[in-house]
Amino acid sequence: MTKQQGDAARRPPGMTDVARAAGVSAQTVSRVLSGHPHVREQTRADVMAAVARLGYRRNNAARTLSSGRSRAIGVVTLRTTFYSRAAVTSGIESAAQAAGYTVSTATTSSLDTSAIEDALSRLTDQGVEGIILSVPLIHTSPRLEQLTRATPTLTIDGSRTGATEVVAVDQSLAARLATRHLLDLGHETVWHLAGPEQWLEAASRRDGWRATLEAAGRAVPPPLEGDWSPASGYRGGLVLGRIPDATAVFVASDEMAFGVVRALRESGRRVPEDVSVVGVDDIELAEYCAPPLTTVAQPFAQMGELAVAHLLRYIAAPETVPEPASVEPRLVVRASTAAPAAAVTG
Amino acid sequence: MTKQQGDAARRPPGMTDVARAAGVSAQTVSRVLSGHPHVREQTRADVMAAVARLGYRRNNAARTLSSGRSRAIGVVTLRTTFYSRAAVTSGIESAAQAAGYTVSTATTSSLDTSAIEDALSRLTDQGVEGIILSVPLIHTSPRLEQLTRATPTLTIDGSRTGATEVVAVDQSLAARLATRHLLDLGHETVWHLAGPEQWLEAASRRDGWRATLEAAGRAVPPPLEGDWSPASGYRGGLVLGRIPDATAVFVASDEMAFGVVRALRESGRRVPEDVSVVGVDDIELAEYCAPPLTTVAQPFAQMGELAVAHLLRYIAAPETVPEPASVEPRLVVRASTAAPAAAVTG
DNA sequence: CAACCCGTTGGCATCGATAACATTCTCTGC
DNA sequence: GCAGAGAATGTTATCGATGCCAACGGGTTG
Repeated sequence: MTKQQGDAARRPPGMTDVARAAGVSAQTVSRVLSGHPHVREQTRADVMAAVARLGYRRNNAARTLSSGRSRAIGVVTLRTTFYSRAAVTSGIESAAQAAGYTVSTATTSSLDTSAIEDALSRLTDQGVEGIILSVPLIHTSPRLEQLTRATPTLTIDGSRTGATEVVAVDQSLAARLATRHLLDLGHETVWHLAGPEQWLEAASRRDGWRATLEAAGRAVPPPLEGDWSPASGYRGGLVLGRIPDATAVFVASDEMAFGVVRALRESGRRVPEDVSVVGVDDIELAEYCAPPLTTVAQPFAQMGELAVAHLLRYIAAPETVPEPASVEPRLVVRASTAAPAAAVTG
Repeated sequence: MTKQQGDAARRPPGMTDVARAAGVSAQTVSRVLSGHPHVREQTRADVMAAVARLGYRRNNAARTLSSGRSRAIGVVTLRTTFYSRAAVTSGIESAAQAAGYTVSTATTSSLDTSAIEDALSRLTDQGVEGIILSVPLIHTSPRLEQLTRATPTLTIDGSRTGATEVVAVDQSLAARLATRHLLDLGHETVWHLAGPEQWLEAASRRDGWRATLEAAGRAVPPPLEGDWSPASGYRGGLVLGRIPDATAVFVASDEMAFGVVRALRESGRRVPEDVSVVGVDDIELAEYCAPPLTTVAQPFAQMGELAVAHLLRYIAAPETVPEPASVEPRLVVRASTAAPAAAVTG
């Protein structure tokens, strides 16, 4: 910054300008603006008037520097267009905003630990007060540990990484709900199209599915694996279409389920008459699949809000390790599931 | 900040600490860190070593305050889970990141001018260098004009608001592509399920559709209106299902198109044999609709990148009003469209 | 009547870095 | 061997707001 005094026109007014205009000290202006109690009503009014007249706005950088608080939180996410990401993010944004915090985003396009570390470090360098890691991390690393030590960080649906994992949907329950539903309908067993192994959610769902089958004493078919895309669901569906025994499938995401359904029909198997399909997420389109998709709804927005609430508490008391919280998924039964053709109903 | 000298342990190292450790002045440290040319190789190495040893990170707030540059841009979006929003945002984020900029998000849940103004002002208060307004604004306002005067702002797909609208998909072309495709297949005319009127995109598509029909000398059926949700598409589809003449529909979004398709089928009309349907967006699931949806793809990510490129140029030269750019949509033909049953083909 | 309390307000140092300016050093070329 | 260009580095003022402390004035209290 230069001491450009000649052409003073273009510099936005500072607190001193306001102070001068209101006939008080800069300190008082600061008090008024931060709602400090001990300020005479008249003074406050004068200051506010001056503020309005000059169109003054507090300089955030200066505030942050001086007070040591940035009033900003950061979010690390994967750069995808998944419904879940959008929904969680929107929950985070609305909660943060309501709490007077600003949200900065750092995205990564890969799941590499180093890529995630970079994103994290971009945020800490920016001086955010806390970070929500909304990435399906599995591995931790020294650098990551170090970064999360410096800034309160919590993880949504990743595994414990030293960054305390705090908010998560009980994925195992989600899988259980889906699998049980199919078994209850009378299916002998349930096949599974899982998500990519590196994703903790995918792993939890797979485990929950397997556990449910085992608990019921059913055979556990080998799980197939997709990459969350509808295309991968389609490929999985083509395989399932060749397996006559497969009358029920639990698909790890709605998007893949769309692909599965299409593949099954192209393979000459009707849904739900020949094969029942359950997805996970309850994306808006699930109800408009043909047939409407039975699925397990996840309270994404709520997760985002919960994460922010936890994070703010964590920021306020960094020594307190936040308690993990988990939100419950909910089964939504639609038309893609039914009793198997040959089953004895009731 | 207090002069807490007793327990110096917990304060992160500053530039002075690094300078001392490296045996140079703070200024030199600054030069090294910002890649200034005139620094001896040895000195640079010493500084870097000290930086590494102390685990030093530059304080962003101080940097911003002192240099007057925040290296951050802001994005205003609607708090939705639409695919388009996610896709545009992800384009913005990746481009901004590549350019060394940070992204701050301010979302609004309503289209009120005042809600948008608030979001905008949250960003300017934060000191971002530029703003991308990715909101379907139609009206402008004095406050908005003022805010956009202070910070370089450009609009994606909103209407001109004083904030120069710069990057947009040629929606009218999108509509023309879809409508022409249906006419070319031999349909007598094309019906239209539009988006909400306040959305500029919706209006442009409607206009493009109408213009195409008029240019071809066809009757222009009254347009129906939805709210982008699949549910509203479903409602529109139920109406269309009752109209025997309706053999072709241009739906303003893929999500609504899913609803339309389902409603049509429930009304006993086959797609595409009885009714052809075209959507817009080319969401990932479009290919897995039953039948796969013909649609007009929009280059969302590219829009985001283009917007950032324009914005950065605008920031660099604020007096230059950025030239509007528009990106082209592309027709993707799938199975939801076909020649009308009775039509004489070829 | 002094000691004291409390609501208000101003003075001053400070946060951590950068810009402009000053200074020292190091080579050239004549 | 010395002037002078230009590289390398240090000094100082500032960016805009906040925190701590002191000061002021009127009302209590012992």
